[in-house]
Amino acid sequence: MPELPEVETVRAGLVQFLVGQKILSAESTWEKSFPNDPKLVRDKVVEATVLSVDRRGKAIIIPLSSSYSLLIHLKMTGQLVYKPNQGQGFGGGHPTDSLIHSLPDTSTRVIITLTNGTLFFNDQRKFGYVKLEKTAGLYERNLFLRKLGPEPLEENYTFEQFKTAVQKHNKTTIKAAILDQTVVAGVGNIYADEGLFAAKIHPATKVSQVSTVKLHRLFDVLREVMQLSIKLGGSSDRNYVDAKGKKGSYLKFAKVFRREGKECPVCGSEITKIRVAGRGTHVCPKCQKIKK
DNA sequence: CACTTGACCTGTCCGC
DNA sequence: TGCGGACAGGTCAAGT
Repeated sequence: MPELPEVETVRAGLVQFLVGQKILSAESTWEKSFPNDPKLVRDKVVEATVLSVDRRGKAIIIPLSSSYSLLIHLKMTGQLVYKPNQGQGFGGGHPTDSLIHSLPDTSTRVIITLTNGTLFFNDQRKFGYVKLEKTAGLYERNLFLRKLGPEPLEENYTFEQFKTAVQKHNKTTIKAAILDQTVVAGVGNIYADEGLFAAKIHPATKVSQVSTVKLHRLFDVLREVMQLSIKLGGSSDRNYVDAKGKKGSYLKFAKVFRREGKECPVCGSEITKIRVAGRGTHVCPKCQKIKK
């Protein structure tokens, strides 16, 4: 479930550990997790230096000195965890509840060793990937990256942009529209449900039935909710961890997500779980009225 | 073209 | 205790 705030938290952690380090080796135990020509890996990954750690939507991009980049998608269960070598500890010490003490484990798919430590790509369900791509023109060329909509937290992102993009999907539900990565990059199931609750919009409402006022409210709260989550280190539903192998705490603040059967914090009604856009969807039936 | 559904995978949970 | 099946949810391919 890594969504934008989780991926951003991972990125922010990795950037301080990896930049400037040289890669010594890159190996995988599951081919689809690392679908790259071994010769190209030898030529463009081994001996290359990490230049930066970037993010676009839910993807992480690591440009290397070889003019190639690692393009990483965590999908649902991916983790990127950095384990320093003996004597190269994290500033501030190792978190005692960190996953690094048991790495590698059964879900480890890719192992990248660097001069001062090791980067583990873990992925229980094997949906994610670490792909080697040419850096030049990557964002315009890559089939996934090129289709992504705007970054929701960028300063120049406007309501007009959001409105125009959402309303192109007039026939579908508002939840399906905001989950569409071409509309806005980075929203997933957690923040879709939380945002729609905060904006008091039922997720199954057709886009054409959402008023401009409510849409504006949704635009604002989606950004607030993701901003807050980044501050709290992301959500930890199941197996999300940051670059140090630590869980995030945002879910403690979630008002509807995974709270079915519990009380709505606003009106006290029972939160229900339904299916919208093929996903488990959490709603307060009183705060979020259906309008068809 | 817009939209929906199934596939990709594995681990967990629930009912019998 | 074991077992089948539903479910988790990001993205792509195939179907309507």
